[in-house]
Parts: sequence; C-alpha cells; structure tokens
Amino acid sequence: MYEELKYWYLRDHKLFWTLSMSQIKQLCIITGFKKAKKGDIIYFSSSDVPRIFLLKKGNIKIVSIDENGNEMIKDIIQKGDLFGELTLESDKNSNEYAKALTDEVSICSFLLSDFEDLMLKNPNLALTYTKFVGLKMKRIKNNYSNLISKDAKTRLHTFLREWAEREGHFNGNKVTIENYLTQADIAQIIGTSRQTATQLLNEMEDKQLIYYNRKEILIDDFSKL
Amino acid sequence: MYEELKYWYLRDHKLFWTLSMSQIKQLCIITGFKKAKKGDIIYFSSSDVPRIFLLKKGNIKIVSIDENGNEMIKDIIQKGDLFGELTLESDKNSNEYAKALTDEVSICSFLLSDFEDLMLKNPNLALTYTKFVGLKMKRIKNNYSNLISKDAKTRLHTFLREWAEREGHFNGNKVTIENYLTQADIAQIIGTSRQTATQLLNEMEDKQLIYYNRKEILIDDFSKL
DNA sequence: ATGAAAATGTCAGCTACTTTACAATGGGGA
DNA sequence: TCCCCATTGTAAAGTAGCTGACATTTTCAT
Repeated sequence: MYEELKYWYLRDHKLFWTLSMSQIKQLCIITGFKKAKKGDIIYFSSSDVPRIFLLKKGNIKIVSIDENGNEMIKDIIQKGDLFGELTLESDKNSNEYAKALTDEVSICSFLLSDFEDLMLKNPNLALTYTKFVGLKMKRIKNNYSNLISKDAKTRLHTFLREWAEREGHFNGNKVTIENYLTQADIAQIIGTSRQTATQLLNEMEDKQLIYYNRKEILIDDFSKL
Repeated sequence: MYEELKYWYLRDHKLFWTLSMSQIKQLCIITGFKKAKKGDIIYFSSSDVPRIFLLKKGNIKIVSIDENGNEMIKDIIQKGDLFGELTLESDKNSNEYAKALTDEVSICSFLLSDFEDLMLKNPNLALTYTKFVGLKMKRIKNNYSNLISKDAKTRLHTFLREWAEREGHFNGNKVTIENYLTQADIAQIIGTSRQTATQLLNEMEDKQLIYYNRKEILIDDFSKL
C-alpha cells in the first residue's frame, strides 16, 4: 500500500482533523488494509495485537455468538465509523466478529498502542476521541432504551427513522434508503423474531407508509413514520 | 468547603492518580458539593453549566421520563462512579435526573470546561478518562444485550450476579448485598414488571437460592446462581 | 401508639410475541 | 437458461410476561 494513499484514507476522517500530516503518517506506518465482500467474516477481536479499525467503505455488522450458537447483532458499523477496541482495553474473551453486509467493504486499521502514543503527544486528539466514544455510547444507550420499553412496532418505526436520518436520500418528505439488510437482520436489530418483522413490514406496506424490497426501502412520508 | 477536604475527595478517586496535587487543586477551585437523602431528586443535566459529577458516597439512579410520564432507569451509579456529561458534550434535551437510593448521598462536581483544560495539559488524564468512559460503555452494552435476548429469570440472575460481584461481601460461597433497591427498582433495571420481579424473587427464595428483605439480600451459594 | 403511605404478595385474564411449520418468490451462479 | 438456496410470506398453536385489581405487610412520621 502506498504511503500517500494510506495518508489520504486516515486524513479523510474527521477524528484526525486535529492532527498534523506528520502525525498521521506516524500512524500510517503500521496501517493495514482489508477488503471484503458481502457475507465475508472479518475477525478482529482475537487478532494478534489490539487494533482500532476504521470502516472506509461499505457496511458491516458486529455480531457475537451466545452459548446456544445464536448470532446476536451488537452493532451496525457504517462508512466512517471506528470499531474494535474502542475502550482502549483489549478484551480477548468477547468472541465477537464482523460480517460484511455489502459488497466492496474496505477497512483500515492501526495499532492501539500507536494510537495511544499519539494521544499522549496530542491531547486534542484525546479530547476528540473521547467525545467520539461518548457519542457512540449515547447512541447505544438510546437504542437500547427503546428496545426495552417499546413494543416491536414502535421499535421498527424508530429504527427506520434513524436509518433514514443516517443514510437516507431525502426528497421532500420522501426518503430512499439503500437496503443492505435482510428482514432477518432488521429483526435482530430491533430485537424480535424474523416472522414478526416480516409481518410488521408488510403491514406498513399495506398502509402505504413504506415500500420495501431487497435493494431499497422507500419511505413515502417521513413525517408520518 | 475547606480546600483541603475538597482535595482529599478528588484525590481519592483513581481517575486522578495521574494528576499532581497542584492540578487537582486547580479543579477543586470550582468544585461544589451536594448532599441528599433517600428519595431526593438531584437535577444535573439542566443545570446552568455542564458539569461532571463524582458520587463520593451512597447510591443513586439516573432516570428519565418518557412521553407517558413513566420513569425509566438509565443507570445505577455507585460510590466512586462519575456521571453527568461524560460524553464531554452538553445535552440539554435529555430530561434526565438523578434520584438518591440511599440516605447520606454526597456528590461533588466540577466544570466540564475546567476538566477539558486539564485534559489538554495532561494527556495521561485524557487517556485514563477515555478508558474509563470506554469501560462504562462496555458495561452498558453487555447489560443491554442481556435485556434483549434473555428471559426475565435469566436477566434477574445476571443482575444479581453482577450486583454481588460489584458490591457484595463474600464469605466463601455466601454473599451479602446491602439492599438499597426496592423490588420495583429491580424490576425496572431488568426490564420487567414489578409483579414479575416479585414472583421471580419469591421463586428464588422458595428454592433457597437467596434470602431477600428490604435491608439486605443473602445469596446462599454464589456458584449456584 | 397509630394512621397513612410505601412496599410486597398473589391471582386471573389478556395480548403481543415466539415457535413451528411450510409455501412462495426471486436472484445469482453453473 | 434453469435450478438452487437464501429470502420472504403466512398461519396456527403455545406462552411469557403485562395489566389490573386487590390483600397483606412493613415503615415511618407524628
């Protein structure tokens, strides 16, 4: 991988706006790249040394396997998101892995230790990073709060609203979302069974609220969702 | 409040181990104290300027009120925990507040801006703080994962196990937990109705797994929980 | 001590889900 | 082009846990 390209990849991320070119290059030295396509499994927590990953392109889900062998979605990572040892502590026994949801996934990574060194030299980065992690925590907290106290229908609506806000293409009150999730994925995210999710989605389609297919989801009127 | 006492209060917290005495004193200047007793409500998010709080003594719960006026437990804060604007971003519209669970709650606080300044001057503090926030995130994530995928009984068991690990007094396989929660509180935490929680607790008592009363909870054999 | 309020105990519906089971569809690789 | 398998659709039966409705017990302030 050419140094210059690596530099560009990291530089692009708003977390690194506070860093000078030379500092970014310092990180780049150990930067590695991975490519994947839909369905590919990307291990990260068990890898040799603790790393932080940056998703440059595509979408992935972080899943873990429970005692009964059931896949459990922990997080959906989108373009520009960081993932991995965000806590700055390696955690060997989590048995989590990532799975590509789209074709053309590209991930770059750097060593946790290098990142720490850089933070020590650059307190501003530390501050930015802390805010970043904090924001992520807030998002997770909100998501889960909904999961506990609301019923499946509300959860689905909330999920669609957030998804639309995050990645939808707005055209007045109409929104188009590029759909890289199966109904089974959505069910996992909103914490319900696949059948219930299917039923709710079809119900919404009957009411002309959305139009669902495997490629995209059209929301007819975002304000009515 | 005497300067020396303030200093002692902060110094005691492991987050501040990396700071020198003079640095802690810098924070102390603006430190404020609050005292509360059981049932008291402590507002913090809406207060004048963003602050970070440190619970020095007692236990409190962070709750928010949803559209229907239902109280929702967001977090249980224990002695030594930080809370408030942990994300380093003020968030006016969260309408959260804290409620004292025990008598003799004492809280100290400092200004977010002062803390940020200190972090800029002391990268090590930034690193420690980031790890701290990250750890909190991991805890929240795990808790919520359980809430979604497990049934009420499992959730109660997990909660009791964690509570015991966190604050229980072990004596071989027997554990004593000082009980500052009502069954309604526990129900909220494990995301179930009060009646179900009561039923499950009584069921466990019938099976001699625990002995519950308002003052304390005895776990007969931690390994069987 | 004594009444009121808070906390706990219990039970009978009821409902939103899950599970199981299978059918229909459609997209992509040989 | 056609077949296969992942995805989606649908329905019946079963159930965990919620709601509401009380009874009982404990706590605490006066």
